[in-house]
Amino acid sequence: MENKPTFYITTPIYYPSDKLHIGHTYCTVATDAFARYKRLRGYDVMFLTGTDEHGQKIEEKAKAAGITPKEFVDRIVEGEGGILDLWKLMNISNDRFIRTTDDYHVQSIQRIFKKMYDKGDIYKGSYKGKYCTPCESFWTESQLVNGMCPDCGRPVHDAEEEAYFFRLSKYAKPVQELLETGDFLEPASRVNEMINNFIKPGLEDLCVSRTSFSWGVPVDFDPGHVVYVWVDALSNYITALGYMNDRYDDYKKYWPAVHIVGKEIVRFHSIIWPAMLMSLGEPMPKKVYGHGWLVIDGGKMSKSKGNVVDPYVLADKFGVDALRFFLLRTFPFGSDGNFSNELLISTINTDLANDLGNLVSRTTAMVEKYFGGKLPAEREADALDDELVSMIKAAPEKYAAQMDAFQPHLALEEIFKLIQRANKYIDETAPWILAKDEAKKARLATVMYNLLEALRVSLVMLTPFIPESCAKAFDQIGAGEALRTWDAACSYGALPADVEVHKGETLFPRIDAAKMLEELEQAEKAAKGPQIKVNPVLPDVSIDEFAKCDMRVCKVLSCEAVKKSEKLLKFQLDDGSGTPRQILSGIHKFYEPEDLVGKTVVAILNLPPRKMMGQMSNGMLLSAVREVDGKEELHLIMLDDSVPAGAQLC
RNA sequence: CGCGGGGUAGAGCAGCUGGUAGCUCGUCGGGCUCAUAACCCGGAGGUCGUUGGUUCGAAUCCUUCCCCCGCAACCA
Repeated sequence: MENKPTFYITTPIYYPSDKLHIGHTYCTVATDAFARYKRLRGYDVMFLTGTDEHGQKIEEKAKAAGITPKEFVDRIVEGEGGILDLWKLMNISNDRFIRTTDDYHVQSIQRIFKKMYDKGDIYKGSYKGKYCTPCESFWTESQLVNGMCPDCGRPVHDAEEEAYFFRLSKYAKPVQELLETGDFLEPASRVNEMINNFIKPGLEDLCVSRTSFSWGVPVDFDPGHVVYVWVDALSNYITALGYMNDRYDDYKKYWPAVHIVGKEIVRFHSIIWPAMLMSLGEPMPKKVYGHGWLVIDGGKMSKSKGNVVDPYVLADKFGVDALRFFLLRTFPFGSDGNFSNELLISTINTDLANDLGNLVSRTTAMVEKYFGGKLPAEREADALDDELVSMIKAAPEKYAAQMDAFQPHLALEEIFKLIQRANKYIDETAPWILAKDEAKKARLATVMYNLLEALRVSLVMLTPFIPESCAKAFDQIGAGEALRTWDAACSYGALPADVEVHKGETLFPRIDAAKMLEELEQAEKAAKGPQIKVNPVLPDVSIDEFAKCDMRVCKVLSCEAVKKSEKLLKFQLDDGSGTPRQILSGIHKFYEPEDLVGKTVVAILNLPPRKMMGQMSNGMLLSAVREVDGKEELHLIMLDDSVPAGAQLC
């Protein structure tokens, strides 16, 4: 057995509460390209991805769907059109797939938790938060909606529950040192963000167990507690290698890892995760790379905006390789990129169809036309060849430098400089003229050979990005397996002098942009339809409980937007009492203040007064809310103006 | 003053260890005909968000203000 150097790379483990979108695909495809690149370079690669399947949200979603949490995640992970299917479709070459519900992982987590507890880094304390009794849920201040439970809209109260805490504060210093030294966290701009935002204000100990839900890894020495996300999810990177379990035995071999993560979870990976590893006495990850987001029209892609992009649709319309290529070619890996179908089409047409595909096509066509598909061995060099040949020779090194720096878009740029140079070379050498002169056959063969070599080297470098297409193109230009390796890419002239080519199918057909955009729009409509989310009916309340709510008809005397607030409107209402009542309501997204003056609305009056943005609100306006196509729609309840102010609802 | 990122040709971006602006697409004109109406060459188009400053000289350094985006305990 030869002793290859090892390389361990991971994606985040995704949360299967919904179908994955193009953003998850972006991250996984990028990681896949790095993994394939390292294999090409001769590394023994371990590429891990997986799913983070525990937690309250999944427990609730499963309950709403009337199935067990495990059934719920099984459906999303293993089911048709699920996560495993998506990665198979996208040609993801992961070596392992971890699910946090896997037995061995659960076992490891219990041991890891215990180990940190025994060390004194996990201790029992109490978790303070806002508690919604009907929902049995804790919320943080920032999660509340208008001070109410974000799920049911009812009031919450301060509460405590027993919980275990991890002494994150203890590791603040070494973590800061880790961030500040070397290139542990990239891009470098994220380092300041982490230090200024989180470490400088002081790291608080972290709540690592909960009792308010049960879908998680049980704390085996304290029934009722389940391990909260941090220890459970982050540890996947080592449990998947067999850390503290018997399922695998690769930990020593592969750890530490390079973690590719989205920028929103950089914090967990660059602060919490290193601190946990310090507590466990294990080596730090090699690197955390926080890539940017795919945004749409400059804004975030999210379910609530209803603008998520489905990778299945794109892969179906454009092909897997074209999609993979687009994601990594177009956007600088470290920063956000503006996704659009127009850009996708234009990238495919320009780079893949016009430049690469067409180069393969015209080169193989000429070899077939002028030489019957097989090059003669005679050669005749010319000064015109020098620039192209030296570019072919220099390309692998430049490309490798960019790949090693996790800059796939720049690596691809290097490749396309070479491809464009090769297209230009055809113009300069004008093979169609050489072909007319029998005495110039050797010269013509040299031109063809250089083109084939430019292609071959380019294709080797492209393999991590578009493996299927490269395999087809290699076949067309007559490059066998031995000529597809990294070493072969580094040796110009490796292709046999009398190589035989076979012009094949069009690798990347040009896309009719207008037609395709039309199709995409229709596909999107068909896939979506108007989807109205209907929440399940809440548990029964008694008539007495209901009667406690004092709801009355009010007339809007005045209404204005609250300064500095996106959502809040301030109302002065006539509630029939004679004195105006002030109520704040977060509905500015749906109504302009001037449109509401004089309207007849309904408010609940006996809620405890509450301060919002520094102003008192004495009650709450009632609205009808529903979710359509993932977007919230809100209608203020308005009555016929003949209903008098002060009339009570019962 | 919560933190961070960004504002550069019609669009999307690079340049930002200071020396009168580059790339891709689009557009206009030319060339070629091997090729997927593709390829090659050339032109037009920007007072580099705003104010003041440092400097012989600033898109690049410091300052004022404006606008956009993201984050603020788990949506890549």
